Amino acid sequence: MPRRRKAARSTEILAAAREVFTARSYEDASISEIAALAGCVEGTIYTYFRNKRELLDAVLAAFFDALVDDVAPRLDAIHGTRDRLRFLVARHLRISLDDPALGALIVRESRRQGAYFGSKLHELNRRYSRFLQQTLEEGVRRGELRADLNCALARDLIFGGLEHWTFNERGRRRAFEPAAVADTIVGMLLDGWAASPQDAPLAVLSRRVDRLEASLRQTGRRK
Amino acid sequence: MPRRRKAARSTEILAAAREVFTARSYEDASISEIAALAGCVEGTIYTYFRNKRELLDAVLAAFFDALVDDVAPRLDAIHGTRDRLRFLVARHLRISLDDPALGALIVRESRRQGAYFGSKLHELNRRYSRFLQQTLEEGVRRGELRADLNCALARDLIFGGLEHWTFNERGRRRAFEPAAVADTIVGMLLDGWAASPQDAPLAVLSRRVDRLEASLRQTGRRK
DNA sequence: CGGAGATATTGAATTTCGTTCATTAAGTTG
DNA sequence: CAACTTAATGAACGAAATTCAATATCTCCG
Repeated sequence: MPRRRKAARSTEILAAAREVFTARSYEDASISEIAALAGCVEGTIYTYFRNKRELLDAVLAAFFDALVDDVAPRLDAIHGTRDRLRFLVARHLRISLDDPALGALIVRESRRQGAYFGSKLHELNRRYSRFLQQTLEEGVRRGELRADLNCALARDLIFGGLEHWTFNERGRRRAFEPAAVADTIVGMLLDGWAASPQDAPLAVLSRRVDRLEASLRQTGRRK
Repeated sequence: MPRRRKAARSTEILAAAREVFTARSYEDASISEIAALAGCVEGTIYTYFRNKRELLDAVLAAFFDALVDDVAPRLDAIHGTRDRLRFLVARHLRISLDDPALGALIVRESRRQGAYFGSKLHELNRRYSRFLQQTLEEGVRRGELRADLNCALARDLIFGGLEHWTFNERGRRRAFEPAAVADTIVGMLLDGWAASPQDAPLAVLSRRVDRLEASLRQTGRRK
């Protein structure tokens, strides 16, 4: 009943929607609950957002907007491909530490709408992921990364990998240190997983120890 | 009205559900449409599946079941870490070529339910992803992969990366050759993205050429 | 063969929820 | 202080998920 500036009401609805969408799945989140939390009735919401889906998209868009604004200046201040990658990976990981429920929401709902490609959400996502892709391209130009690196593919591997890992980690209910994990991951990606030639003897030895230990355990159990 | 063996009816409903869930989003897929396609009424479906969500889960579970059965014997026949990885990556990529709509459905809906962890779907997913993790662990034991490789992390990076890339590729409406892409990706992961020392001079030179070309383009335009 | 019990199927009723819209109330302007 | 603009309302609508008492069909045993 009280009438405010449109922007204020819109912000309230958005905040309430974020609250409800992070607490429940999209299907279980109801417009009436959002309305109650925002202090208005269902009808009011529809004067600000076309429908439930668009309301969710607005919540996600607000998040990506803020993320882009946060990352841009900090990335500028970092030089060197490895350090930039470390920053971007750590920052991405921090999303799901800062607000786990929101992180989960993004994974669940970000790419669900039929017309994702070309949507506003897609555009925001592109702007964000461009940070990573440009860092990679610059790395190639500077000669720090292999000249034949497919940067778009590399970017997808990183974002997808982080998303998947974070999702599983949430399931395991483990805490982690973004900077440390980022170090590990960037190290893995830049240096590769194959054993380097000089490591081989060490690996072979370690493998022999593994086997000895395993057969010792076997013997112990048998007794 | 006609009464059949329970298993037969269940299969029909499952087939109809798969059809509808791949064609429309979860919200837009209606039980009545599934019932019509399966040749029964809504009520019948509820004697086989507790609710809409469980019906979807059954569709996904059937897919993962078949996938695991398909992969297990073929993987056994391959030896060597690199070749096994190539096979697993190519096979995973083929999912979204064999049936793009089903591939999209899996990405959209696989991990959406609130109680995903511990669910039957989660267990099936684990069984499937174990192929990859065990391949990695064996690679470490054999000394083909770095002894300090975090295999669970590596597994997540691969699956997540593939999912993300496939999703974007679908958006770009491009075709691809699973074996070729798998080669590229496994090469990237095993050998790393950093320029190798002997490549450095080449990369630096190539970078100088890039810049020359860029400034040439600039000059051309100015004229 | 026939009927009793078991079970699959039905479809109408219920409920819940997203969405619409005519109406009301509150600001704004001249 | 009217006339106008626009925010807000809440009852009504429609569509879709889910339930359930009734019905149809099968199976098995006397």
